[in-house]
Amino acid sequence: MQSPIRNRKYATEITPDNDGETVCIAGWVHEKRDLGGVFFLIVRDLSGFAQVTLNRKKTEKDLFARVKKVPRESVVAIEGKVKSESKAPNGYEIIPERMEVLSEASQVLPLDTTEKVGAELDTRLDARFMDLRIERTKQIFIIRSRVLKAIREFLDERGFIEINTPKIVSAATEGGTALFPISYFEREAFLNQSPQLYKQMLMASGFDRVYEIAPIFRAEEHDTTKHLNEATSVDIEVAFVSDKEVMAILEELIAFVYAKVRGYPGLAKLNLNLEVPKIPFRRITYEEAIEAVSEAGEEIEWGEDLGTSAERTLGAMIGELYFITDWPCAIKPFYAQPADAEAKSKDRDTCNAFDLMHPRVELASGSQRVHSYELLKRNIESKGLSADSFEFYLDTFRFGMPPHAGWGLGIDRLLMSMLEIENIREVVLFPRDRRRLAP
RNA sequence: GCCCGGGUGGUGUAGCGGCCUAUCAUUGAGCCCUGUCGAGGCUCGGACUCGGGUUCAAAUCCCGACCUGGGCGCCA
Repeated sequence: MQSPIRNRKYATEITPDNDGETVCIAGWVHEKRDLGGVFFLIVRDLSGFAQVTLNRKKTEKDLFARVKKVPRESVVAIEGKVKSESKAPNGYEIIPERMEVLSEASQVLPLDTTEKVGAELDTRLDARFMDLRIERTKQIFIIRSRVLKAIREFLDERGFIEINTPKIVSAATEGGTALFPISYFEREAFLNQSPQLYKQMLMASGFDRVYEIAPIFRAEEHDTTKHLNEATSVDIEVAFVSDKEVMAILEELIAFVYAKVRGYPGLAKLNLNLEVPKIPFRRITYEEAIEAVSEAGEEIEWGEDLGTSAERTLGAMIGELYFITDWPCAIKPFYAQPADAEAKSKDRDTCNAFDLMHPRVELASGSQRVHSYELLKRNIESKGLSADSFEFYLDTFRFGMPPHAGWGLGIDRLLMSMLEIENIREVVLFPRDRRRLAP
């Protein structure tokens, strides 16, 4: 055929009603079943599978021989007649007239795309391009795309402006996590750990509501199923509101995303009963959280951060998405707004910060922000950081900065928790961790 | 970074001092078979991570390196 992919049809676009029509399909050779007199070639494309049937007596000899020997996972284009056939998988089969091998696959394959024999995650990630040909893996990333679309749809409808902030930054860090140094510049430069400072600076622009969906970089030497050195976060920042309003946006967004994913037919491939969480989510204070964990036998002092096992204990007790609020200032960043004197319980220094928790993993954290220049400067210094290196950030607070609040949500974690996937690497195309820089 | 597991054909595994010329499945090559959809049957090919040590004897025990799974810390 002169143009092997002329009028290409997807496998699921063809139905028994097309009986007698000539069609062209293109895709990968998924399986071959040789029964002697009859030969089945299963071609896989984005939509699904099509069965190509050859009869030794009826099919032209050369074509029969070529189809028989095309290696699995080769890319082929096949032109033939649709035949309605109740014995065929989709109710139809294709009687081929021509086959073009567009790319012949080498043998043997690094993975089994028919899923007869499983493969470990590490093996799958080494051959990710082929792993993505497996139905389940493919659906995870289609769902990921839909999640991202849903987030944009939700935020766009609410008047948010999508922004892009720099990923190459100077020394200033929010503290906590370590940064990746970059050697190109003639002074210190790093990959950004989050868009935090930049999205806050934009609050002084009058944009009022901004969001960014972008990579974040953490140079942590952690080695777990829920950490990566490069992750994707959705960050929002909203002017003239407090933590309460952005918490409401967050829970509505989560419910919206779940609802969108729930309606997606490909979800069936993941064998999952996805329920849209009810809003509002439960809210417990930090104080209630440490009390509950302590009662369960794991003593936590006020002011200590919640460790992995504490998170799990809480998750098991609550069993659904929940917020932890009113954190001690000491374990939240300098930009978290301290609670008003009258709102404080027992004279403890708490701030208007919150974490959104899934029973298995922390998903998001946010807060009302400090918008007073003097307080922010004091906070930075009291955390042992240098106000000088934050000048570019602090300056924006001197010329008219509205009160504001925001949060950052880990997309990868949202996806893994929603889809009940154990390892975060499964929901990232090419995950980056301590050991993996390729592919 | 710390603490526990584990590295056996392409893939997933069994074996854990001599019975290993290493099991099984799948894949690959070939043959038989006209309705498969995890097709079936037969034949063949293909592996003990690397280096050192213990022992008459090492896939098997010990040490080191590398890779890897999990837990913790830290974090989103």
